[in-house]
Amino acid sequence: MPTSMTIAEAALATGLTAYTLRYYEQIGLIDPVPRRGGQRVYGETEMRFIHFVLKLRGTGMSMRDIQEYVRLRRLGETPESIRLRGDLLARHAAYLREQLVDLTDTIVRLDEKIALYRSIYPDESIPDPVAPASPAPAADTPSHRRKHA
Amino acid sequence: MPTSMTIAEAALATGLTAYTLRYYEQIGLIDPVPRRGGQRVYGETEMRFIHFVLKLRGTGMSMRDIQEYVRLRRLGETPESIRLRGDLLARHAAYLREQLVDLTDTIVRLDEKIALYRSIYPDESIPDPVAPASPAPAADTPSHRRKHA
DNA sequence: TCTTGACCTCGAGTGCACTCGAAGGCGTAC
DNA sequence: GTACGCCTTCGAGTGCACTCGAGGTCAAGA
Repeated sequence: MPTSMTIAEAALATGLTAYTLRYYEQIGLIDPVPRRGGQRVYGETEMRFIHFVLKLRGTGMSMRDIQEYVRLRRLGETPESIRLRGDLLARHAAYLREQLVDLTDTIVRLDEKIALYRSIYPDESIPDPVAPASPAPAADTPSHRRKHA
Repeated sequence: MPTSMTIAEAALATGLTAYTLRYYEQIGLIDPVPRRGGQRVYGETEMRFIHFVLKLRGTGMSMRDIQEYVRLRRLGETPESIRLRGDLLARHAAYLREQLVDLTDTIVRLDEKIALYRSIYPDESIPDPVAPASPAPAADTPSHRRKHA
């Protein structure tokens, strides 16, 4: 893991594509990445921030709000910027606490339904999250989505 | 809250639009709703199921998987259908347990960052989730999204 | 020097999840 | 009976978040 990556390496490290990394930079979801000879160089600082942004996005913060957060960060450590960034994150944290409740409730309901199904035909079923030691991970574990309510 | 609703009432009750309710029916995200005189009548059964579907969608299950779940349900209580439904829900529940961990971690990191910001300029800030008794809820609490990672 | 490969920008294309408008049907109120 | 309001279907339009291709640049290796 070099401390300084090309866009292809950064893509690999984030799970995004190079296309998407450029796109995120273009729309201001991440800051402009420093160049050397015209090419983007992703350092530790950049990678750390990208991962943070992905954590925000992955937990349902809107692109709009992330853009705003990045914009505020670029303004530097002024009282205004700091305060607004805090507010943005605080609102997201509040949203996540709601999500937490909703998720927990949903898990309970699902488990009930699953138990009901299993009680009707208690045959073999999905092998439960016990690693089946299969070398081929090509199964179709179902897709999930990124957006929240 | 009548036990039998028009599409407009159902929309109100779910927070969706009538457009979206028809769209969901069209793409098989919900079963065809019984009609009377050509018009959809939403009974308790329908409403309960729609709310369940919204819970799945709201916690990040893909439209594709929900469609599959609904399709299986229409097949009736055959062993195959029951088993597959159980698997689908079990996989979603497993996904939610992962989400739970991710969310919790994100909340911790956000709280740290927020505390840092507050420590720099500990002025007034967002009034924390204490209802401000304002009669105008027209403020711009920031948007959140539905998709998960 | 010349080739190769990974990178660059720009603009256009894609798929999804809605969102809406047009044209028409049905049932109650006057 | 006709006006009204809410419903119907169908097809087209919208906005977002990518996704890709074309044409060009740059540095390293044969």
